[in-house]
Order: sequence, then structure tokens, then C-alpha cells
Amino acid sequence: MLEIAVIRNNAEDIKARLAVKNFKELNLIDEAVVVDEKRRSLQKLLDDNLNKQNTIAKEIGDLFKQGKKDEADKRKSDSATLKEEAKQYESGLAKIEDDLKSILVRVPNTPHKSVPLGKTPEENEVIKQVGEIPVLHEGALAHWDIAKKYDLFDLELGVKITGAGFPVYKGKGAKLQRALVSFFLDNAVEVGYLEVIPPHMVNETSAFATGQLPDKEGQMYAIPLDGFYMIPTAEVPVTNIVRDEIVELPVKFAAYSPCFRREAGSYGKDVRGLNRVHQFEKVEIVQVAHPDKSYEVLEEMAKHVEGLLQKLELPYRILRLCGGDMSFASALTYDFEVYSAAQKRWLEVSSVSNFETFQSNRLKVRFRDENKKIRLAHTLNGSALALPRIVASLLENHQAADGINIPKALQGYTGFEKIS
RNA sequence: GGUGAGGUGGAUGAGAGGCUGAAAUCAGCAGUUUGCUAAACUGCCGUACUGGUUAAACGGUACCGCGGGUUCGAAUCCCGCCCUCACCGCCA
Repeated sequence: MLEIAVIRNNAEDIKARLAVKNFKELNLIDEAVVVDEKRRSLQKLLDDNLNKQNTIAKEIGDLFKQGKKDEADKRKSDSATLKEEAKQYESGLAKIEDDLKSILVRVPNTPHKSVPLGKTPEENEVIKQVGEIPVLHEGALAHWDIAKKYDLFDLELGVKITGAGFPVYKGKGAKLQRALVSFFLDNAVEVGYLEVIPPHMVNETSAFATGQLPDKEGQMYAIPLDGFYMIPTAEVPVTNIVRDEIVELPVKFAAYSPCFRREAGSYGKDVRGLNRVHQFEKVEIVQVAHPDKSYEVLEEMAKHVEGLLQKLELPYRILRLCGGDMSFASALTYDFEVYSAAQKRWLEVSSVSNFETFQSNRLKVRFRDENKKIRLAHTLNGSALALPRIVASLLENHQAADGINIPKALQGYTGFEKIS
């Protein structure tokens, strides 16, 4: 949610920037300003009224002490009139606050100046591409066939137990999952992240706070009996750690969790094998940063992700998302894609974003600045990394005629150098 | 799941209809003093909205788990809910 005070003072600038995101309802900005104006004048009326009531109540107290019952009773009727009036103001104010909020929740975050114009993923800006695209041997396989050949994971078995998109990992396939999670966590801890294991279900308040509710309800698995939701990413529980807190900066969390996503509406080659599944493992990094530092932090996080991909010896590229492809809450997002050699396509494995105060405004994540003033902090997060597509590209890119070669950096975690 | 106790500022904890936005202690901040460390003393020290201002100072309102109610007046009384702790039951 954008801050109303910011909108009030920069309405035109905000509209111009939202246009970069192809946001159509720019009129909402003007509406917000008008409704806020009304809100404040009503607030003033109510406060003045309550002030009078408080004064009268004190007077009545004094009059009683002096034994002047008659005069006290007279003042009581004044109070009754004010009270009626106050009720009107209160209900009016409640409605107007609702109106304002419902406007604000529909306005996306303003994009950073560096965000390129564009509507589709094709218009994302490729910042850099690193690593050789491997030339595979004759008869190289896609990862779903590799999985069958070496019995690494089984999607049909998952269908029997749960449904499509719930893989069962086996043997070295299972060990590889565990190895990657440990590898990612250790790398994060090494550069100062605090490892946390959050709950894998969240309540409604948490889901609202990070913006999964109300509009993305269909993407989460729900447990209605208890009012819980399975987390679609550790971002949800981890970011909620700092909800309503005045924190010491910087805050750096790294969390492993399984992620559960309904992925309604997905189809075709996108969902083949591990390309898109309903349950997967991910290590998420989350930072809460000083507003003056948050873009440095974003670069630092991007570097961290890049380092992981290099250690895994995967060819990757980094994209700066265009306005149209960015998420609602983000001000600037870098996507990381690895090349999957057998599928001959790029797969998104990480998304690193700065939300500026968009999340923290709703979450009320604040810090004390140099002048002891309490201000909203900036929040950032990124995947470091999500496993399935990393596994897909590891299997495909590192395959040889005699098996799959495990990158050096990972061998200490897997305990084996080759899957054969 | 059952029974009991309880939720007050960063922490401990008093308050039991008006003198309470809230004692006291600790922590924190600023200062005074003493060679250093430490101690002592003095002052400050919740959040949100809002008026005011270049910014402040200063002012108003709300908030004592959450939501209602009683009353001229509620942290304090009443009702509902949520949560925490202890014990019992069940259990990896």
C-alpha cells in the first residue's frame, strides 16, 4: 500500500510513474486525495466534539464534588446532544476510512526510475548473461527422462498419493534436495543472514499483511477448519516476523521452507517435469533496510544469488523486469533465469525485489532513524534459491553419457560426485 | 479437549469509576561529578491520527489483548471473542 501522505504531496509524479506499470486506473490517485481530504476534516470535527465531551465530563465531576447537583444535570443533557453528533461523525469516518483503504489497496507500487517501459515478458531488459550454453552429447535427455533413468523423482507416484505436481523424490534425487537446501542456507548464513524456520501455515492476518489476501486467494491452499493457509513462499511467515515492530536495522533473514502453490491456470510445456509443481523447496532471503540503503541492498542480494548460480556452474542471465511484468508490490525486480540445455529454454529460478515502503506500510515495519524519528523501513526479498528448476537445469546441463556430474561446490553436501 | 490463573509502556509491575497516558523499579538517552573502569546525582524517555510550524515548540483525539455495552465520565463495571501460562488428558 502506498502511503497516503506521499500520494497527497506527489499525486502527479505518482501517476506518471504508475503509467510505466501500465496501470490504467490513474483516477484512483485523485480519488484517494479527495477522500483523504474528507477524512481529515471529519476527523477534526469528531476530535473537537470529543474534546467538548471530555471537558463537560470533567466539569460534571467538579460540580458533583461541590454538591451542585442541578447544574451537573444540566450539563449532562449537553453531553447527550454531543454524543448523538459524535455517533454520526464516527460512522461517517469509519466508512470513509474503509473507502480510502479500498482505493489504496488497488494501487500498485510505483516503479523505480530504472524500470524499463514494456508490457510483456519479452520486453524485460537482459542486463547480463553469463556462462557457456553447454553442448550436450548425442541422446541427451530432458530432466523428466533423466529422473526416470536414474530413479530420482516420480511424479506419477505423487499423483497417487496427492495429485499432479506433488513429486516424490527418491534416493540420490532426495539427497540432492537436502544437499541444495543446506548449500543455499550455509551460503546465506555465511554472509550474515539469520537462519529461521518459520511455520508452514499462516493465519489470515499474516496472509493479508503480505498481500496474499484478498486478491491472490486462489493461489494458496487453504485449511478452512482452522482458518490457515499453506505458505506459497517463506516470504509470508518471515516478513510477518517484523510486522508491527520497530526494528534495529539491518534485518537479514534466510529461511528454508516448502512452498505450496495451487498454480491455477497453468498448462502445457510450462508444467512438464519440475518446471512448475504445487509443492517445492525454497530458501528465501528477506531484508529490512534503511530507505537510503535499500537499492545497495538489492544489488547485494542480486550478487548473492548470482554467486550461487556460479558455484552451481549453471549458465544464467539477469533480467530487469519491465513495468508490465513486475509484481503489484515491487518497485524494482531482477529475475534470474538459468538455461536448461535439453529443453533449450530459460527457466526462472529467482526473483529479487525491493518493495520500498509498499509492504512495510501495511505491515507497520518501522525503524528509528538518525534523528530518532520513527519511519517506515524498506523491505526486500528474493529466492536464493528455489529448487525444482535448479534441479532441472543441473540434471540437464551437467549430464554426460555416463551420468550426471555434481558441481564441485555441491559435492560436500551430496556426498557423491556423480549420479549414475 | 478439560480445569484454573492471567493479558497494563522496551522489561518487571502497581492501579480496581473522575486527581491516571498511566506509580515504582530496571533498561535506554542527555548532562553533572570523581584520575580510568565503575558508582552517585539531575533531567528526558509509548504509539497512531490530527491541528500548527520552513522545521520545531506547543495543542487536540484515540489506544491498558480485541470487539461491543453501562455511565456525564471506564485501564477500572458488564457481555462476547482471542491469546498466554499452569495442571490434567492425548501424542511425535
